[in-house]
Amino acid sequence: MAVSKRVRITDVAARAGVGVGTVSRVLNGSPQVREGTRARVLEAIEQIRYRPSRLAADLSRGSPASVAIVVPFLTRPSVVARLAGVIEVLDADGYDTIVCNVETPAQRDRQIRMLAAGHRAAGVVVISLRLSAAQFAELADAGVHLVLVDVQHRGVPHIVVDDVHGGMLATSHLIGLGHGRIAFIGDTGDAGLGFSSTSDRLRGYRRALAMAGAPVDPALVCRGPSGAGVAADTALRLLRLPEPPTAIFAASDAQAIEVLSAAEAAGRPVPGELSVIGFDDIEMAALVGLSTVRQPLRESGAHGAARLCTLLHGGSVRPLRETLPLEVVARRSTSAPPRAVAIAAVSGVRKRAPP
Amino acid sequence: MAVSKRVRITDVAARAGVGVGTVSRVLNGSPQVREGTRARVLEAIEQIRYRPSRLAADLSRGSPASVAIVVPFLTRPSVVARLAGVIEVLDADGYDTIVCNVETPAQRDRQIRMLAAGHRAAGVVVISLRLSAAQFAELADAGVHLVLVDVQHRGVPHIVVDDVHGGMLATSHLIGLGHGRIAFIGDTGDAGLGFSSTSDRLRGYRRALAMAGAPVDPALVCRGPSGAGVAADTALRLLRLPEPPTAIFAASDAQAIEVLSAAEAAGRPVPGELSVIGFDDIEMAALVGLSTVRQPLRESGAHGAARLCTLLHGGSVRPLRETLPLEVVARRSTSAPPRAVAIAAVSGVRKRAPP
DNA sequence: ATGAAAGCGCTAACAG
DNA sequence: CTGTTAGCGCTTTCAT
Repeated sequence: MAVSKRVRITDVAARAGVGVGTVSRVLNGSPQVREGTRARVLEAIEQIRYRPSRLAADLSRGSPASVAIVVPFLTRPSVVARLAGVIEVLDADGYDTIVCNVETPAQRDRQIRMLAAGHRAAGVVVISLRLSAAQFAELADAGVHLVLVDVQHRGVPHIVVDDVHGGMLATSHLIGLGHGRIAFIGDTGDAGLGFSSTSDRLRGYRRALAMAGAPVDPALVCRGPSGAGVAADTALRLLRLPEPPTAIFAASDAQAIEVLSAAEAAGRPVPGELSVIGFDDIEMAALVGLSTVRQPLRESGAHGAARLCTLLHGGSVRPLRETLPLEVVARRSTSAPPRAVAIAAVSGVRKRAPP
Repeated sequence: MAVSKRVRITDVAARAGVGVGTVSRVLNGSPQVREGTRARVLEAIEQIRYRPSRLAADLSRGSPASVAIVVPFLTRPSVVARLAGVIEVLDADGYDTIVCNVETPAQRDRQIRMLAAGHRAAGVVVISLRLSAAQFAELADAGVHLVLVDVQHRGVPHIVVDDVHGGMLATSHLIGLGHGRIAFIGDTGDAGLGFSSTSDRLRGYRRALAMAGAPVDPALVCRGPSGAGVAADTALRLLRLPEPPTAIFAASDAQAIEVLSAAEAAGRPVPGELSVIGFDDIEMAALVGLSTVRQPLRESGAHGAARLCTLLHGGSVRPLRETLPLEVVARRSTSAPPRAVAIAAVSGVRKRAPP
């Protein structure tokens, strides 16, 4: 038996003895259909097992009922969390979510170009990716609505957090615990995609230290590539310093967890001898008891999607910028520094390692 | 200035002085177009900035150039890895990927029904989700191609690993290291979605123990709900036993990492006093030095997608089942057991804790 | 090689 | 309230 031909709306109309217009109305829940007629149509639909073609409906309406979401490095926990938030609200609103993964500038450009070509997605939410003015223009005159998450651009709705403030929060938490030698470990910003959160968090770190009247030891500020294992190596190096840090602020939970692992491998109990704080609060952070600066990951995606829906429904969103709150979540990886060191740090003694 | 009206293929035809048919041909790379004509068309396209409508093309062709991928618990690292693999090859082949997240049986059913309704996706890849016979039928006569990843069903192409064998691999690794008291920690299978890998891995654990002539201590086999923190609690409880295990095989890396964390919190050095092995080899495993049974996550998705593409292109895939290889990756979390215990275990001495 | 015309299946404007 | 009709923008025979 061959694949049965697709049942069309005209078939339903015929079966129910009405016009296609009426069928279309009941399909779209129009209130102006007599109850009896509606019932007849519904019955016909049921009988001949009719399933409307999303494709045809979209073309007819002139706009697809799907939105694209462009994300960098899909597998990163923080990115997935945002993605999940986006999908959840879009799905609830009846939109299909097309996900576009991007790992290089070239890929990003290709995706944006395709989306701007039009009639693929009614809107797009871009996560953590910086676009060029040309790309914004391209998207705009292609008529696709846009919302940014974790990046900003004037004139475009965006959801962000204050990374500088977050950096201060993390550092202050450590300072408040009594730490004097606090290191920073972060990546350098990825492959042409120009992420800036690490720099901002570092800025917050410096600012918090400055406000506390503590000097920033350049030797304790480490930024390296974003590959796997580099944060751990950096931590190990730091731990071998003549006067090692008593606490480390890692720019992301992923890196913080590497630090945790490195500390264990080096036999430095956490938080006994070393306190560690991360940033993001990915699921794994709770599982390993990592203290961190929590940012509403899933929510950022959900809010972004919600705003896009508003736009898609013809509404407008103001103000353009929405800033989500940050908070430090103290778990098992941070505590007061070892007593001796704490005193030494406070009294300013032992500027250099003893001979 | 209003949004400029969409440039259609007829506009290009007019501008180039040819028929729409010809334009369509150059658009689709048909060889039967004179070089000169093609150039003229291309130029016209460029000049009036024409962008073909994917929507219209799809409707005309009768099938959407997108495929849906249905995943359970999107945020789980192992799932994302597979997803990334799927997206990568689908994207390379020109398909849009619609991702559908599912966390309850009801959601799963709804998604499948929508996809079967048709004209949304030309094919679907289902990950780790068990479908009913009715659903398979529904999908089949809706004409959507289907490929399964990490689940199987007769008559449908699927990519799997041998979880029982994997369980044996993990357990044997521990046995080979000299461990006698090996515990198993796993979840009970999730909320009606009926995952079975944990049960299979447990079966492998029992089998390996049996083959080694070692008894299975029921007190060391722990299965609980899949919430966060339960694996850690279980590990803590195990560690407090009068005769605690010297090694733990966790059914997944996520749970293994919880165990690692619990061990550290309990002051039991790993692998000094406790060896831990997981399953999956998610990215985080390498970062924390977790020994594990590696399964090709990303590849499973990639292969599944590749097979779907073959199907979509009119090809056929045989055999239906593709089994991916498993291998244990020994890292820092496993080693020989503490000497005393190893001897005690082997000699059968010390059945109970000393008074 | 290329133009003309007939759909793809549905929505929406327009009469009744 | 409901039937009719004209597209939505492209692919694809079928002639030429």
